[in-house]
Amino acid sequence: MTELGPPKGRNGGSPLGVRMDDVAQLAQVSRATVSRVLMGNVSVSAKTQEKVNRALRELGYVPNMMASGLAARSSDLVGLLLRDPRNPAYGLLHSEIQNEASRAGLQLITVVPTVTRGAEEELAGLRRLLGLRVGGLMVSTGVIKAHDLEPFLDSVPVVSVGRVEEHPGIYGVSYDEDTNGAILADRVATAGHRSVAVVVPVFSLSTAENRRGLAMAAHLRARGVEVHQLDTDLFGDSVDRCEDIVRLASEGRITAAMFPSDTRAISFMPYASEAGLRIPEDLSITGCDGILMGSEQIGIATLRIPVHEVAARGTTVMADLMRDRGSATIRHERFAGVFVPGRTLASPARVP
Amino acid sequence: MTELGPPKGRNGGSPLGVRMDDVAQLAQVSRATVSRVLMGNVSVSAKTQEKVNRALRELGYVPNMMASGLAARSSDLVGLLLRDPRNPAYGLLHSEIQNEASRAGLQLITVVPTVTRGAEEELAGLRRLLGLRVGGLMVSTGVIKAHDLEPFLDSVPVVSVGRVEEHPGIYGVSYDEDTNGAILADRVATAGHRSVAVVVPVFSLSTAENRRGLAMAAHLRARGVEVHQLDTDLFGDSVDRCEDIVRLASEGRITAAMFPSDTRAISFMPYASEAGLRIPEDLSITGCDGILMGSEQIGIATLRIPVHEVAARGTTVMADLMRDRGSATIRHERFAGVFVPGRTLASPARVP
DNA sequence: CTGAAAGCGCTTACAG
DNA sequence: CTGAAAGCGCTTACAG
Repeated sequence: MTELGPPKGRNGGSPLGVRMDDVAQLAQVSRATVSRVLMGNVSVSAKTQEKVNRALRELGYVPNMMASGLAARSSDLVGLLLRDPRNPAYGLLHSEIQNEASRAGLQLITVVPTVTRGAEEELAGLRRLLGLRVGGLMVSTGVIKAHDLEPFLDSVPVVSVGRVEEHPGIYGVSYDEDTNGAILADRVATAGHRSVAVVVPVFSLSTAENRRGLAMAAHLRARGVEVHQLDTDLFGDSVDRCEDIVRLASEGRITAAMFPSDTRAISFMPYASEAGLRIPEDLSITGCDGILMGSEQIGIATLRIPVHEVAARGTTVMADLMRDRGSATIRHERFAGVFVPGRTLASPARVP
Repeated sequence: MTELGPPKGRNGGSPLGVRMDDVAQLAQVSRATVSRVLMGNVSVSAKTQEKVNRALRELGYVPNMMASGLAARSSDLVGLLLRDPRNPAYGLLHSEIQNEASRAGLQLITVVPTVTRGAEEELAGLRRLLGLRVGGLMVSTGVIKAHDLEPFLDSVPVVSVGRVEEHPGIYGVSYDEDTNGAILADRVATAGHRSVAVVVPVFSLSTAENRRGLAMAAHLRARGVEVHQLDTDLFGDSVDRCEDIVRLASEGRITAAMFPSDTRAISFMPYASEAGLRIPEDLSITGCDGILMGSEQIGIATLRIPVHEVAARGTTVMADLMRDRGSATIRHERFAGVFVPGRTLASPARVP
């Protein structure tokens, strides 16, 4: 007969040292039974459950996921590959995905690719998650390309969230930057502006900002507005082209400037005031994102990207896919944002 | 004799399906040998290594960390418990820790506590990391208290980074908010301000902002400056007390306002301009953080918190602790930031 | 330098 | 409803 009294884990009672066997002994049942009540879904008599739960609590048992994952050959762990935590848009996305995941009963672990090192190094994060044999992969970084994921597509469901996805094997949930740009452009055109500067970062710098900018320019033109497209390829230098805008405005050649991000728009403001340009009397400006803390106080006219919707939808899809791989035909969904009025956009006082 | 030719994993050649045995067969060595070259540190003949590496590459083998972790009873996985990804300071910290970890050869996985749900739920993230049997734990959230970590302290090294730590069993690397506040206060006093408003959020709202604010006020007073301490306990409402500041300034009762964060300072600016207060002519303002994108363009006088230093030091300590548990006596280190001059701070034009 | 074998802590048919 | 036992994919003494 087994000894009574609380059996100690080999680590002298430290919770991480207690194994399922210890729990089983304390509860006087088999290891299999402990496992069953832990799984929660199988039939165990009420009184046995009670015994086991008491033992579980008493010992502070923390299941070893390495062992359970290995034995079960599956896991409810979802890996999130996150692009750049410094970017507020990704920070918010991260937070929202965590909330949704917890609601959906998924265990989220996040990994960030180290971009500062060699090309090989960039994939280390992916391999870490794959090595953990996560049950699902959410990708929100352009650093990992569809090509890198291809070999694993039939072993693990992948949904890319917040980045444009075109691969037929990867479910995509992202922002509709074309519509976003169009929405903003419509507002500016409707306000009566007939000549507008649009800042457009190169594609390689930021896919999202590039698409937004191009969409703004295109829709402005479609409405008969004259567009001064200001391309920029200066990485990390959000104030590139600010002098050009100041000059155009001072010369009365534009009445509005559209920026592909709030950060850029806000960064421009000191330039304007230094040049004596009043906003919006002399120049209207618009941003894009709507997620910066305090941006409402600044009162910038912008568009709020639907981070919550994208996170929620992406996580739901992930949960469905993990439950049943065939449950969803792969689609590429896009969500448009909502215009946020602000003090910085008004009708032009004079015609250029 | 084993069959020659590329053996397929059971998943029909999908990389995640190939096991170490498959690699061993292809390379015509034992599983133990494959494991040895993977570990990298033991003696394997050059030609054997060559064979194994070829097989590894050919099959696209991704080691199963569940299995290796279980067998090795240890792991070079480091778990990071991150407070709030939406907060730029934590986003930057996350990014820096990742960089340092990769440099130190540590595998970082991050978990975010879900704060939106019940108290039990908050600890889910911790249990996830513990369940994974991480080799080390970096904690940068106040949601998890020292008390929650206590039971695990002798099983896994814990360093708390970016949050004040007082527990004698937990290594702490954080910001020296007292000195930060003092540095800013000295600048303001030195500029000649004799009556200053200081916004102080309650402790429960933000430990860091509370300490900064109190330190500012204390050091101002120590220098004989009159302090209007404006307490605030409005969560998430960074503009609380802005009207009070505008009024005090308009009445000529203060010449400067100190905010415990850049976000708060920036949020105040529209209030000032609406009220016709010029900055810094009518009112100087200072923030704190120095990490907001675009804050340099705004030109706010602030203090840059040493995120990189804290991340680097915290990660180094973690690496040392994982290498040898006794290598470091537990300490609580603090790093002060550096003043960042800006357009918003000048000497007062008139004396109140 | 290399291999056979035990064992890590679980889950899950398979019996009963 | 419950237990004995096989097995998940690795690592690591132990021999040689």
